[in-house]
Amino acid sequence: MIKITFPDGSVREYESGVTGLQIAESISPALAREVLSCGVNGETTELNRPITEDSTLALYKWDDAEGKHAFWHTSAHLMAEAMQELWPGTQFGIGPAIENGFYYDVMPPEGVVIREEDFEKIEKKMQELVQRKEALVREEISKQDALKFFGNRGQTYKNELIADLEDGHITTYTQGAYTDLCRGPHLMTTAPIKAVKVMAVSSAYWRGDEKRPQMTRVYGISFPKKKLLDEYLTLLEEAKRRDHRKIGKELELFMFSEMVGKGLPMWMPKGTMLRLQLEDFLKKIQKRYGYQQVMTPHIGSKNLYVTSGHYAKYGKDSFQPIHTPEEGEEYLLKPMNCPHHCAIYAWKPRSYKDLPLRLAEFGTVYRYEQSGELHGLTRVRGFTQDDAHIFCRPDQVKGEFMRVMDIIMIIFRALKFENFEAQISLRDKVNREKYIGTDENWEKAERAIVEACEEKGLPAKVEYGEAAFYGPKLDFMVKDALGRRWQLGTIQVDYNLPERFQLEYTGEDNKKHRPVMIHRAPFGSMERFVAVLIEHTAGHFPLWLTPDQCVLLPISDKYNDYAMDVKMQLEAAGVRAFVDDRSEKIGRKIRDNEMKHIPYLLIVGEKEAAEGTVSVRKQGEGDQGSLRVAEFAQKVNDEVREMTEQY
RNA sequence: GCUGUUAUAGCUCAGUGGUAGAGCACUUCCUUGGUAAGGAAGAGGUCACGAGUUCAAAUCUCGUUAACAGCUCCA
Repeated sequence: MIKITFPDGSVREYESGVTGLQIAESISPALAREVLSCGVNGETTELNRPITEDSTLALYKWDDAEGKHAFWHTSAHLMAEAMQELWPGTQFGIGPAIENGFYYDVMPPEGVVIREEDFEKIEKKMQELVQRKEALVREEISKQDALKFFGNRGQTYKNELIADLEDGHITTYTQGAYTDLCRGPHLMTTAPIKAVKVMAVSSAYWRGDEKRPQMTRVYGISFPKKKLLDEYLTLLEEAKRRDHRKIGKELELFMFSEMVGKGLPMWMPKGTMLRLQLEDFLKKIQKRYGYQQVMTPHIGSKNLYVTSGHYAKYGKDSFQPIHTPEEGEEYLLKPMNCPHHCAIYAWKPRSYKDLPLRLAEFGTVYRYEQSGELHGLTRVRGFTQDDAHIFCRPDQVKGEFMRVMDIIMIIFRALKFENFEAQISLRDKVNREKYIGTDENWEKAERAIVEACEEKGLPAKVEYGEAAFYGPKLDFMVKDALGRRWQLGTIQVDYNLPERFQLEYTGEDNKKHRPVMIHRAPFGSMERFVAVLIEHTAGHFPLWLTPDQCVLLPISDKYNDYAMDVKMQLEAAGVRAFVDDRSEKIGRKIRDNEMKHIPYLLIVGEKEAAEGTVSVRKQGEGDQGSLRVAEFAQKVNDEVREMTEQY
């Protein structure tokens, strides 16, 4: 008999050799039907593997990440089996489960190109294969036999993978006529795979190396119930509706022009309004936290970046230097604001009493991103960072760090970004040669970040080896409508630039010391932040941010003058309004303006003009009755104040 | 940057080797003045750009540019 410990701590006894499935059956038939994989002593494995010693056991269902993983991994094999039948001679690379579904990298036989038209064919074949209820058979195999087996089948990519594996740890899984090199774990049979959808096809380098051949990557997703697939597809539709590129066009927030150049966004009047509101909000907070605003030019001499070290590291892959009529005179578009701020710091001798010195700038920078990387407002070639650099003593790092975290949390709270993730990036545990600065300083800074997060109660994931070469950092990520993760706020400690620019301050001891520099950007960049904000709110911005807080609709041309008059009164009271004076049916105007996500619609006609009122209709809430113009302005201002002043 | 897909009216998109299409938007007139689509007429396109094949190219081929998806990358 062996003892099995469950996640809740309870212990049961079973015969040695019992399987996860049998244990599930012993608990309840319903559980046995739903369970997909199990974790034995923390290792995820199949349900039909005999357990022969005292173990802990977790049973995973669809709702568990481990259960989904096994489900999708098996689905990947199923898709491979289908492709093998459809296109004999297909070579297979790797086929893992991913966050949403799975993919398989394949090399179709000569002359075959897998296209979108083939998706249905693959899905049909997969469904057909599922009907056979094939079991997945696990087999341990020697390296030599594995090489021979896959070699005979012309699977050169598989053999390349095997070559890197250690003999004695090689397993294959077979269902029907399809055998794959795989570590597992899998479902016991393909039968639970009730709904499949081939989502996309694209190309990917073999093993992610751009010098290796390009494979065809086929993406799919599968579910244990048809209904779940439908729900997932609906979710994707919804995500498409929220896409910031679509909403940005509809609401006339920003644009691109082929003539201006790719990756160079232009903010239109309404987008600019939105952005300025965000900037003002942050400026107010920064003022409270002791920041000083500065402004610096968009270019800097090449020498500035040679000094900072950026030229040597990134010069070749950046916008190239700007030349002047003067021989040998070169300037670079600034890829970041730090060197300029270092120059401000270095302008005069600094005392320890001056620190921390916090210099803030909404600085527009230009980076030559690879053309394939450009994406709406989230990845562009010219963007504005809500940048600031804090020059401080080493012992002030932790306190400054916590103050920056405060600012970031204020912003995320004000905009209701609740689903963010924080990541602490530290040095690689072993390889430390690439990092600049003394061990002592690094340790102090790394400890400061970890402690700051603990003290603020911020759950942060620690990643080793992700630190920049010049210092550790803390990043905040938010997901967009399609679940892609974007980095927004960032705080980075830097030992490199103070060194390179020979920055100094005079300490209490009357000796020269080197300050530490903290880079930070709570929004990250205005462009990316607005993009994520658009997707987060689906274009329904909070009242204080929205470009048009209200629209005035005259019910006929006769009242255009009154509408203009009201607009002026509102603007004077600090309420952003515009007049929609196209003479058309009022119902259509209302529909159009509601689709533009305008919080308040104000209807004016004979009655309103006589009384000096407006008929108020609130987005999503309907008729609010009539209010005097001053009352309405008051109401909007109160609402805005309530939303912003608490921060 | 690489691979693939796409590019037709302001927007969303049909279309085919033989004179360029729809819906919405726009303009004018009529109708109605009050909460999601009244009627009529009209304007609007070198079919991304450049070459080639052809009697004939928006359509086929190649190149360029841009967008989209994925990969690689991101100070």
